[in-house]
Amino acid sequence: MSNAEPHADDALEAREKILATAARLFAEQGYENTSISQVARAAKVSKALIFWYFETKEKLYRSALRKTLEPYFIDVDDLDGLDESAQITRLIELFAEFVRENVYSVRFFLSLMLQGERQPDEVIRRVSELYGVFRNLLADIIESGRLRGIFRQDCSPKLDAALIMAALDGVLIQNFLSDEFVHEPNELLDHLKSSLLNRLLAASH
Amino acid sequence: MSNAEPHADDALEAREKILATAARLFAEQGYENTSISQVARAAKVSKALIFWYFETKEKLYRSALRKTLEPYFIDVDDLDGLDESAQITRLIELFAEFVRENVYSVRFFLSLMLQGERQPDEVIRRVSELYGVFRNLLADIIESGRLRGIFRQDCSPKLDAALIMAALDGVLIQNFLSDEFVHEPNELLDHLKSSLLNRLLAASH
DNA sequence: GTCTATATACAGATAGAC
DNA sequence: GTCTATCTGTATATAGAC
Repeated sequence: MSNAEPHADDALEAREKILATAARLFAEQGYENTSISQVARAAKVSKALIFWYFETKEKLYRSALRKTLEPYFIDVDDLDGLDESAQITRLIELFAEFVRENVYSVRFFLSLMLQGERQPDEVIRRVSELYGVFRNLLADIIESGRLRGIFRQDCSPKLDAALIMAALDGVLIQNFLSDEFVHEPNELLDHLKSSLLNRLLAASH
Repeated sequence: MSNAEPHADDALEAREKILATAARLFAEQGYENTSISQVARAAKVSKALIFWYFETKEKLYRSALRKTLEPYFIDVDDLDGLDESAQITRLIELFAEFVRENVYSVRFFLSLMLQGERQPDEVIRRVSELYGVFRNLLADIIESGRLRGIFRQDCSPKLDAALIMAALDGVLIQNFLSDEFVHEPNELLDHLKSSLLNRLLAASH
């Protein structure tokens, strides 16, 4: 009876399995469209067990969101040794890559934040924070490039960073939407990189 | 009995009142979070009457979406007499204005399209179509400006139009999100206009 | 056309055996 | 810890009176 099966999913404790299943279903279908019964069926446990571990649907939801956020971070170490304009290119690529690797949950959090009006949620704060870090990093790089004379003197680090982020958002969101929006996903992203970078570089002499 | 009251809401036929109420509630709360009972209460009719007119909740929903889309169009006549760069500025302003005037429903449709996977809905198609018209108009203007030597010869009308749209989306979406994202809503929009226009204008001599 | 009353289904949540 | 059985509320939808 006390044999632990090292096989695939069975090796997960029931609690973990519930959590993983719930995270997936909530992200795919939203809170209202996902019932405890459905989670129970998919995780192959009884409804009662879910309530045993998580007490209410709301608490299960929060725990699942927290789990989903775990892989959310930016690894920014590999910017060393690059000049400012290469750093910006790299950051844009990192961002795009991150979104590509987390399509489902990013899409989910985005629609969460759009509905808004909700809880001043820890989750929302966490995502905002990450976004802010990214934008500030970008602004710092632009400022540094401006001081070193690589970028035009009349650029505005904070605004330019915000604009790049906005354009990036726009491009990536288009990939989420109906296919009719997308011309060539990567073509537009490349255009964004070169176009906005050139704008910064354009010498004023 | 056949007296028609010309007063405010009472003048609306029950059917219209149900439709208007439902459109508002669906847009504010989403489909799952809006019950027929709630619509009935808000529209001051009985649940049964709603089923009398619309048969199912699903059909009520579709009718309500169609009604919400009615004011969705762009009035593009006032571009006459402007040169290409002024036309672009004007178009950007029109787009921003449109979004500002339809915050609730735009936000709603956006989160609808994000959840995706749904019906290959007429609604989605309609919105995509409008968006496409806008982008193509922008591309045509850029092309025309390029031919007339106002814009740089090496610009790419379709890509530049797509980039402007993406940036515009990004900026406007930030206004939907948690306040922490917003620096100065209009400041960023202005920066977008001047920055991307300058990029097109930048002479190559 | 509009209502009240009711049928039916399924949601979240609990009790209690094992 | 995990289950079956059950409670309770509320949702969509229908029947039938007026």
